[in-house]
Amino acid sequence: MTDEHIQERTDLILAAATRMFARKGVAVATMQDVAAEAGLSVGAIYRYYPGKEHLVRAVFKRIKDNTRSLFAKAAELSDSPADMLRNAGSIITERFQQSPTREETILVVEAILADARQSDELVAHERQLRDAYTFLTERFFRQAQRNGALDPALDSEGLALLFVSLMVGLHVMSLETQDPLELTSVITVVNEMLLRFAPPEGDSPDDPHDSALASVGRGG
Amino acid sequence: MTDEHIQERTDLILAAATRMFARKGVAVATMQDVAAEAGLSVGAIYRYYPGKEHLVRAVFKRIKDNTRSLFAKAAELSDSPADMLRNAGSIITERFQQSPTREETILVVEAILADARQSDELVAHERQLRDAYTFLTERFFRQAQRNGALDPALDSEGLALLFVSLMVGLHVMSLETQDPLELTSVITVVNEMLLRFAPPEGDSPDDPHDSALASVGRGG
Amino acid sequence: MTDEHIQERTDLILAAATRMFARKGVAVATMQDVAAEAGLSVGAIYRYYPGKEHLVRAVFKRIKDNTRSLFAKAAELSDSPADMLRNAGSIITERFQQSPTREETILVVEAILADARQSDELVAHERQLRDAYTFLTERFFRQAQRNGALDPALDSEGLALLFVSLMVGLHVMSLETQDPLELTSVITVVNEMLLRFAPPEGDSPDDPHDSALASVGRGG
Amino acid sequence: MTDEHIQERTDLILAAATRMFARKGVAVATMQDVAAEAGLSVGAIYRYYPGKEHLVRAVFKRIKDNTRSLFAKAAELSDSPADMLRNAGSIITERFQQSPTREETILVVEAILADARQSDELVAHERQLRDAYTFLTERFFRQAQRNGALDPALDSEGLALLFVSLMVGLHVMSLETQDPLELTSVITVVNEMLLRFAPPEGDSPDDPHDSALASVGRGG
DNA sequence: TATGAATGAGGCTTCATTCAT
DNA sequence: AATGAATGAAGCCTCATTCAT
Repeated sequence: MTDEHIQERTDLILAAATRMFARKGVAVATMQDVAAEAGLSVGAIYRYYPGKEHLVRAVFKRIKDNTRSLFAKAAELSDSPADMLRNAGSIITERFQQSPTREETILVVEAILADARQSDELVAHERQLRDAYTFLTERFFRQAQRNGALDPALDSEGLALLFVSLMVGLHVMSLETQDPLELTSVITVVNEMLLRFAPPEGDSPDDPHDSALASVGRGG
Repeated sequence: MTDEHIQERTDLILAAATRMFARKGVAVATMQDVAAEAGLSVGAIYRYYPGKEHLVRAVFKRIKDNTRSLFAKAAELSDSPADMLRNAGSIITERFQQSPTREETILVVEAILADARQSDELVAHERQLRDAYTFLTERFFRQAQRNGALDPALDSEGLALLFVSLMVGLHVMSLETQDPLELTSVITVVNEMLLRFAPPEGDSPDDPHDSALASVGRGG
Repeated sequence: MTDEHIQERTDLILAAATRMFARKGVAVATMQDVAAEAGLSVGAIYRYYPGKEHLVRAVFKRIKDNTRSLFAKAAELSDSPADMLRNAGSIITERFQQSPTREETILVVEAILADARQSDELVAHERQLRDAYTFLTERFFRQAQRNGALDPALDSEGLALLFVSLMVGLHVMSLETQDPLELTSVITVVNEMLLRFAPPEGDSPDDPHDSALASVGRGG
Repeated sequence: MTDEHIQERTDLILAAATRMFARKGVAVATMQDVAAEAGLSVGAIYRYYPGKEHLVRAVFKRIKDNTRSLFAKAAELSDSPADMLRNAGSIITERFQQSPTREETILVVEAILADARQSDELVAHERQLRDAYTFLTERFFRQAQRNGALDPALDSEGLALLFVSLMVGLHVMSLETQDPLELTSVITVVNEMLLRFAPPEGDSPDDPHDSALASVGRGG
């Protein structure tokens, strides 16, 4: 009973906390709120988490892990940057439509805010975004360059930043946008843009196009 | 003199509140914090704002107005989408480098969060982002299309969303990135991308480029 | 078997409670503490004691009984006030050296405190000290006077109070003093003092003065 | 206003806290209790003391200082050990009759208890008793030996311990005894005991024994 | 019998707000 | 107009007690 029960309770509480933190904000949501949302008493939560701070950290750790694994899956499934964008896009559009992940999206943005503030806050300061998004994206782009799916002359770091910024922007925008189609259309545009910068398959890259992207990272 | 004094005090308090809200978060920052930051007593603040809620609204209203006027200026100064991007980019890079605007950037994201939450919060729920960014961007793109600076076949709404998403993403990323050069390089890439989709000036559009962008808005 | 088991459990719990109450204080020690110390679960304790209050009363009752019987034994073994002091002294010095009784000493003082407070407290209000110490001491002194071991002119009540005060003081001091020799030396002094006030047994005490007090500090 | 007002509030709160801590015990008395006793709101107390712990320490610091100064005064006023005992005795008898000091007496015993416990407690662990009583007593006895008021052969340390034990015992007993006369009688006995151990002033004390102890119980 | 998870009242502490000076 | 001391509701957390297993 013990181990299984703990897992069960932990999941219940974590899910309730995620909902409440997303709904009201970490600072505003009370332990009472979380308890009520979980259908438990306040005291019960303290059996599993020694304090609000610990609960907050657990919630964000789970979100980071989830986000990371989602992006890892997107990278795995992708053969090319265009693929990657499409997969990441569909992840994002799915994320904000279903309940458990829409809340996570909100909290990802709250984590970014916490990182941006000087003052120590409950929400962990581990450069969550950077950690969860950029790392994987960079790695993927380097792979794509090795695979020949992307022009090796490109600065993978700069391109990754562009990508991540767009992903983050779409994430954030998704908080305001109720219509997933809008996002899909954006993704389509960028997708087509990317196709232009794929190395010409077969013929020589005398095409002037890639020169444009080759300048990525050379700075302003 | 009364009027002048009120303006002076209001500015002082609003600036202090912006700093504290950005530094600690709206929910965590106390009236005591704001008063101390402003060099006033708590009581003094209540002479100008009847409560924390009002102060918060005033802060966010000012941020929205500032953001809106900045983007309006960027649109005014721009002749083409590429120009617009460049101007908007330099605004963003400037924003997070100087003190009064870096705090505003943080609060813009906090406003987005507040919008994303169901629950009524202190921070106003007026679709701030949409209001401040998208509207102007769309208008600008429509103008660009009328001016011939942008292919009229493009879905200005979709392109605006792409733009705004990228802007927001860069904004948010700027909270985590200390190095402005990184952002500049991103902007350069996108800039060059955009150039490809400008209508051929003079010659016939046999160029395959615009076909890509023409598909923008046609959806996935 | 039931009866035997109950006795066994009761002893276990009472001993654990005594340790925890002494270590942390009655108000601060929790039922959880007591249960852990006893190697039982909280629920188990409630099978034998209907609440913390009852447990506290039981602990103090046992302490009073123990203290009373110890002093009774000291009185029984004693032939004279000097003897009585010596016996009581050795009891005290033993008490604070061994574990089960050192804790009792601490709780005797806590019981005195509870008595001294107006407010109703968990700890019983039965003038524990008076009951456990003074009564027996007075009785003993009266016996000593009847036996001719003590000057009948003395006010046995006043002398008993002196004695008990000294005993209590030594008790309390023993809580702060780790060195039992110190207490032994004190007892020696008082012992010699007392000898002076014993009725002259036939012969004259030629020069009793300095020899008595000179032994102070020379140890036992 | 500031300095005077702070002193006034501090005194008010400290007095109320002393009363409540004495009445209910430090652990049981609530900040609400203290506030109500002081005629203030809970929040007001936190303007002067950052937490219960600080308040407790302040209360005990004051008690230690008061106790120390009282005993210092007793030592100053005394010419001989007998004098010292008389003065200390009258201090004790006065202390438990009047309100502000009776509470202090209770808390002195609570401080001793806190010292006796292994676990860290709110009440300071500075060997209060030792610090406040023994030190001064020893010093006084050494002075008395230098002045010729006390036999220099005596171990001042041992005698001081005897004294302090008796003082503490009387203190503690005073918590249970409502009748100050009882204590006075005890003091008289010990006083006469002490006279016997003063260095013979010129002539021999022919039969000092019974006269001394006979006075026991005759009252002060 | 024993366990220990769950409950919830109550304590410490914070902070938005008020108001006498 | 400004101050900042005071208020008290509300949040986090603890722990005596209950009860299903």
